[in-house]
This record gives sequence, structure tokens and C-alpha cells, in this order.
Amino acid sequence: MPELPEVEVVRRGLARWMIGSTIDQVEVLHPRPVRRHEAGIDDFVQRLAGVTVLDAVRRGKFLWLNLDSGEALLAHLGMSGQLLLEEPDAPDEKHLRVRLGLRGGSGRELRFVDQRMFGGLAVVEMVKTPDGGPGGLGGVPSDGEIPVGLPGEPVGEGPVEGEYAAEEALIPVPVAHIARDALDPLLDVDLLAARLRRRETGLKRALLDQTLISGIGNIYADEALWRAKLHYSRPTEKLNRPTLNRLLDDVRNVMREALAQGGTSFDSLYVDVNGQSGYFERGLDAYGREGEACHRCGTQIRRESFMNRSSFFCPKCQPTPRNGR
DNA sequence: ATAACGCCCTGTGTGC
DNA sequence: TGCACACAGGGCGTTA
Repeated sequence: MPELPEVEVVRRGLARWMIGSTIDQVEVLHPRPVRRHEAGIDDFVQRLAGVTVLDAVRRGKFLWLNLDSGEALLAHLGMSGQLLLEEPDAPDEKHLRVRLGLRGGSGRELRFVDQRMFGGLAVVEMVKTPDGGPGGLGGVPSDGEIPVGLPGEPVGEGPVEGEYAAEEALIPVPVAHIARDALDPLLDVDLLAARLRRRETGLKRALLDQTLISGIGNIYADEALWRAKLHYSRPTEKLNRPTLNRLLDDVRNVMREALAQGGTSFDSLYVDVNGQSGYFERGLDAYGREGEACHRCGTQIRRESFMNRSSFFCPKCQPTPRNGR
């Protein structure tokens, strides 16, 4: 299940192999992965024909190719999506959904392969955002600071020198409501802390809420909470700043380690852009370890049903709060 | 307004 | 053997 590190691995592959390529053929083999392109399949095909890829950018788990038409090809991998660059004569994958023929680049074609089809592709318009564009790893230049905030929220001091041009501070419309991600150097932790204080919810729900902080999914949420020794249902409004800082450090560290490994793979559904399966060799401390010994204290890891999915935690290191959510 | 629930989708594994 | 069902879960529409 691709989360931020896995999507970033894919982004890097796309940036390396696709920038400068022109899309000259589009084939949609299944309608569902294109469902978020509201104007329909024919329009999707038409908008991609003849456009050239300028850049590959990511925020959280969303990934997009900036196109010379001014639009973007937006991708979300969902649970089982893959973007593969394959030789055109390579046999079709069983779950091949969309094929993009390319010229002027690597000579390969881009394939969107997705078994469960929670993910998808769409050609979307770009919009200016108040938080200064995609930022983060591989985004537009992010060495300048711009007031960070979501629409309608208070913004700190005004623009400081070094900001990049407003024209570059564009983000796909469907991504505009997503917060900066955990590895984005422009993530506004003060703002995040303020929003967490106002929230009446549990810590893991907040970590999974992509409008607060993006890129974290079920696996990295459990891993980071285990490292921080925090229970998933702890109320967010009582989280003090040092604890939040430690938790964010743990989120970043677990993601950086995964990134260094080239992404994680747990059920071999995830494959990177070149078809190589990534694997988090170091393994996991909490996720999927029900009944196994905690790597810190030896207590059996527990699994609880939560938000229609599973939460794994050590009942000793991460004691259940009295008023948990 | 916020918070939480339910649905989508397919393949795999398990139990009867 | 075959069937039913639980499970994996991100995002979004709906409900409370």
C-alpha cells in the first residue's frame, strides 16, 4: 500500500525517465481508474494527446506530471496502483488499466496497473494556493518561505524574500485541500499544532487526515506511534508541543528509512516505476505484528479494529488512555 | 461548522 | 470441492 515514501520513489522514477517525453498515444482499458476525470474518457484521451511532460511533482500520496498544456496528469495509486515504464513490446499486465505511448524519451510506455482500482488518473487544471505550491521533495523550488495556511485560515507573517514566482505556486485542483506532507520542509508545525489543539479526535485519526498533514497511511501511522510510545486514541487537544515534535520526528524518520530502502512492500502489490519491487528490509515494529513480541519490551503486540481497519500497538509501551478516541 | 461512518473494488486466505 | 465471508484501506460522499 503505497504511502509517501513509495509514491516518492515512483515520482523520482517518472522525473528521471519522463521529463521531455511527449504523449502520442493513450489507451484506456478500464473506465474506473479514469472516473475522476469528470469530462469522460474521450476528453481524458484528447487532453493528453500531444502534450509534453515538464516535471513530476508530489504532495503526500498525490503525484502529478506537469504538462506543457498548463494542465497536469494527476495520479493516485490508491492501494494497489503502479506506474510502470515498460518496453512497448512487453506483455500486458493482468491489471493494466491505462497505457500512454511516449516519444522523445526513454522509448518506453507508461502503464497504470491497478488491481483494486482505488487509484486513478485524471487530467486536471492547476490552481494557485495560499501555501506556496507543492514544495517538498522534488517539488518546485522550495528554498523560499511563503505564508503557509489553508484557505480561510490565519496566515503568519507576509512573504519573505526568496519566494518563488507565484506562477509556479500552482497545484492541481483536487490536491488543493491537502496539507503539506510530513517530509515537506515548508510544513507549518505551528499551524498543525494549533489545529490539533482545536480538534476533538484521536491521534491516529488526525495523522491519517490528509488535510492536517499528508502522506501518512495506516502502516506509517502505527510505526510512528510505536516509536513515539503513544496510543492511537490519545486525544489530540492534550498533545503538548514537545510530544508533537517527537512524534513528527518519528514520522519523518520512519519515512526516511523507508525511502532509503526504496519504498516498502508488504504484499508485492507495490512495484516501483521500473518494475522493481521495493522492500523495507529492516522490517516493521508494530504493523502486522499481532501476537509477536514488542521489539522494545517483549510484550505481545495487540491488534484492534479501528476506522474499518487495524491498529497495531504495544499495550505496555503505548498504554490506552482513559478517555481515548 | 466538525467528526465519524460507509462505500467503493478485487484477490487472497480461512473456516465450514 | 465449493461457498461465504473477512480482510486489505485511501479518499470522498453522506450522515449525525
